[in-house]
Amino acid sequence: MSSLTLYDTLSRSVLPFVPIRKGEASIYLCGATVQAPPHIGHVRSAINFDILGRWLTKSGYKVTFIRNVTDIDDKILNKASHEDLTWWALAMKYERAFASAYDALNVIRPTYEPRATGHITQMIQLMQTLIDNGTAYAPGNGDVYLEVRKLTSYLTLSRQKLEDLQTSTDSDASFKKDPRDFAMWKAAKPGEPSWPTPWGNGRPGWHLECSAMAHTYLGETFDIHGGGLDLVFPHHENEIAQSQAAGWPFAKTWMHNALVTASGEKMSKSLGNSMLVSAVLERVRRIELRWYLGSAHYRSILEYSPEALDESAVAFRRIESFLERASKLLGHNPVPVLGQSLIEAMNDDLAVPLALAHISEALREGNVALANSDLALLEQKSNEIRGALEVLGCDPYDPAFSESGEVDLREALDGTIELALKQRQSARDRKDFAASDEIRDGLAALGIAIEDTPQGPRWSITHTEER
RNA sequence: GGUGGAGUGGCCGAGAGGCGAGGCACAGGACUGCAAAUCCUGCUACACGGGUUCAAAUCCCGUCUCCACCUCCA
Repeated sequence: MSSLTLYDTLSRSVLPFVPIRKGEASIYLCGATVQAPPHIGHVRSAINFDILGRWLTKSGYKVTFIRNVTDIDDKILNKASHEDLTWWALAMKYERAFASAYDALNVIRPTYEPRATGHITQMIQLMQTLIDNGTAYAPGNGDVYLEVRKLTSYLTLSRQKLEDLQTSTDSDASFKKDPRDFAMWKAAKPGEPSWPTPWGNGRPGWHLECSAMAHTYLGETFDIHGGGLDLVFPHHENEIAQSQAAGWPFAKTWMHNALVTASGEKMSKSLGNSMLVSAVLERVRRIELRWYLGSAHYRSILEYSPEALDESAVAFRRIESFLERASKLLGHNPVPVLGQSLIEAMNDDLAVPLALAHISEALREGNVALANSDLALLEQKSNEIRGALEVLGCDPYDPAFSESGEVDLREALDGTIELALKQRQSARDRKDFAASDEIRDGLAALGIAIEDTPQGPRWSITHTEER
C-alpha cells in the first residue's frame, strides 16, 4: 500500500508525510477574519483542508485540527461602525455566518476553534519572550514590532530577499527601526477596544494570534500549517518569524490552497467579484457546491463560472442517480469501501481529479452491471463510489446533507407518483401512448422526471429549480 | 523591480522523457412505442522559437501571454 505524500511550500516539493507523533496528525489552518459573509473562495479553503483531515483520519491518524477565528482587526472595527454594531456583535454575526456555511457544506468541525480575543494572555507572553531576547521592541507609542533584521532567517517560505521587498507606505513607520519590521501589537486609538499590556493598551496584530494559538493548542511544533496561497507573505512568514524567534520549530509542512478566480481574477470583496456562499446555494444544492469546490486539485486555480458550476452539478447527479438505482436493485445502501486506485490518488498529494477519473470509470462499469443485473459487480462498484464520495465529503447518504422533512415528503410523494405510474403503465399496455405521454409530461411539468428502466419506471426530482 | 504559479483538443481538466487520464459538448450506433437514462464507437491536444535525446506536452535555452504575492486578504 502506498503512503501519503504532500506538497510542502517550504521545500517546494512533494514529500512523504511523516508525523511528528506516531499515529497522530496536527493541523493548524488559518480561518476567517469575520468581517463579512463567506464567499466560495473562503469555503474552498475549508473544504480542501477538510478533505485532507478526512483522508488523514481514513488513513488511521488521530487528527487534531485547529482553525482559528480572527475576531478583532481593522476591518472589523471599520465594518462595525458602518453597520452600527459593536465590534463584538459584528464579529459574532459573521462568525456564525461562516459556521453555518461550513456546516452546510459538511466541513467537519475543527477539534478546537480558538478566537483571537480569547488568547491575549498567550500573545503577551510571546511578545514578552521576544522583547526579552531582543528580537522585538516596543518603541513607546504602544505598538510592539518584530525586528526582522535580528532574525537568523526570514522569508524562507516565500523565498524573497529583504532588500527586494517594496517598502510599506504606512504613515506610522516612524516608530519602526526598519520599514520592514512588522507590528505584532497595535496601540489603541481613542474609542477602539483594547487590552492592557506592559507596553500600553492595544490590540493584537494579525500575525501574532496565529503563532500564539498554534502554540497553545499544538505545542512548539506540529505537522501541517495550512491556508490560502495569498497568506504566504506576509502572514505565514511573520508567523514563522515570531514563533522561531521564540525558539519554537513551528510547522513542519506548509500547505497552501490556490484561490478561486472569476473572470481570471482572484475572488475578493474589494474587486467586487465575490460569489457569496448564500447566493451560490440559490443555484445548486449544498452537496453539489461541495462537489464543485472540492473537485479541483487544491493547488490549482478554480475559475468560477455559473456554467462550470452547473456542469459539475449535473455530473454529480449522474453519480447520485447511479447510487440510487444501485441501492434499489441491491436492496440496501452501498457501504463505503476504499478502492485501491482511490487510495493511490489521494496519497499522491490529494490528487482529487485523478480520483474523479476513477469514479467515472467505476460509474461506467457500475452502470453496465446495473444493466446486466450483475449484483456482485454492482455491489463492488457502488461501494467503491460511495467510499470515494465519503472521502470527498460528498456522501449523498450523509445525514449532514438531508433536508429537514425531506424523508417524510419523499415517502408521500413516492406513493402518489407510483399511482400515476400505474395509470401510465396500463395506458402503455393498451398502446395508448397519447395517454401515457400525457401522464409523463404532466409529471415533468411538476418537476418529476420519469425514466423507463429494465427494472420498471423510476422517478426523480429535477433539481434545476431546487434550492 | 523582486518572488512564485500557469498556458494541454470546441470547453473543463489530469499527467511531467516512451504505454491516447477523465469529464462535458458534438457526431454515429445499440436499447426504447417515443423520450430519458445507460452502454458502444468516433473526435489523437499540449502558448511560440530553438536545442538535448533513439524518443519531448514532459528536460535545457530564449520569447510571448495571463494570474498571485510584495505588510487588508482564504
